[in-house]
Amino acid sequence: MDAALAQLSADRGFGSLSLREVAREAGIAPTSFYRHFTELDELGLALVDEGGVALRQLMRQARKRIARDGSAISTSVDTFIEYLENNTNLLRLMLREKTGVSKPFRTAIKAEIDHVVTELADDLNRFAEQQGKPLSEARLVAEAMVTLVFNQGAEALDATPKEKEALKAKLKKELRMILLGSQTLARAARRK
Amino acid sequence: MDAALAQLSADRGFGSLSLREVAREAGIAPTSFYRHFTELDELGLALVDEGGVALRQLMRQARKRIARDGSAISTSVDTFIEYLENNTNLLRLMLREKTGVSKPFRTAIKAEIDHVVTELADDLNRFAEQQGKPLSEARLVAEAMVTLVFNQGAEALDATPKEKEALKAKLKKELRMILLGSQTLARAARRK
DNA sequence: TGTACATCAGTGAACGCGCGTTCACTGATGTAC
DNA sequence: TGTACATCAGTGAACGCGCGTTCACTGATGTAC
Repeated sequence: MDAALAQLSADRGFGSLSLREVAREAGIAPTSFYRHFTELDELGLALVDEGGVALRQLMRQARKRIARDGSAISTSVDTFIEYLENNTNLLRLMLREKTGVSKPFRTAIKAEIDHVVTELADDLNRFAEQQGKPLSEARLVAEAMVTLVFNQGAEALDATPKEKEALKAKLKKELRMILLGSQTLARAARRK
Repeated sequence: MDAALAQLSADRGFGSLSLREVAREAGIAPTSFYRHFTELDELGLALVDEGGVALRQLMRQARKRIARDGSAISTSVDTFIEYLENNTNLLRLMLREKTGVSKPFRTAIKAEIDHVVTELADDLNRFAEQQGKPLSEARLVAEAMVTLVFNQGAEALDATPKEKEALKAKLKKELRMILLGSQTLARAARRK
């Protein structure tokens, strides 16, 4: 699995890996591969699982930091980008194969992201209650936020530090707009 | 080019096409391929160009309909989904290769999308002026909107009609939130 | 209008290559009695 | 503690296959004079 991960890059997708390449990188004979997985895709799905674990860690980490520092949006974006840096290839795989060629991959990754959306929606509701600023359609808000963070975040994978800062600032503003829009909608609904 | 396009699907990306397959589908000998393109990627980039043309048509169409029917957000989303249905494989290629393995592809597609963002930002500014509802950071708003429409729109490619309606409704709500958030920000800035 | 030549899309044979997969085998480690 | 056996990761040789690319050639269409 490490060998496969090590070969992923901006120019190398999982789909272009061959069993023989992975075995070579891992330092085993091609035939030995079959001792561990029945096919290459099985290894790939195991990597997606690992990616899911990373995402859940990321959310826990973010929650902890928010409890300490406040500033939920800013902290979350910073944490996400930091995770991107430490798990580059794992998240690269997730981001790429989300729209990839293999149905099992797409399904598995969608499930992981869906889980993130659900957790985020819960968090948003909790914050909204704490602050007395109700939200309209929290789940939808969460979905939009996750879509933006994942897709624009993807660009941070190969960005310079300067570009990364610009990207973070942009993302934060976008998320604030969504949050504000949802709050405004909720207020308008309550008023009538 | 038609032969290549015809072979794309949810389970077939451009990367998995072989020159021989494309030639076979086109009804010519593999060697004849070289009469038209020096390599497969060159054909792919020609397809991306075609996709760009489709996007510009789409925007013109949407503008025309908005002038007639009003309701900019709703009309735009409907028009996008309609285009998705009529140019399925072309847009599939764009959506997939945007995060794909080949740098030239990514660059070319990003340029096309950037162009869409720029046009949308202009439109947003024009509308804002017409309605006397100023916007904060129109370009950023446009970027967020395009990201959402493209990425969530991608799911419409293989959705049932019912799912498509749900998707459109969701997208429209999300875009309204962003617009509302930006307007609220602009009002707040003006007030102080 | 005729002639000579250039251009151009298309062809089949042939090449070397990396691939996934099968097979029968090896030797180390773990387990039962 | 010793012995017999099972499990398990790893091996090299061999296979057939589809691939991209080269080559020299063909015949139709376009162009110059």
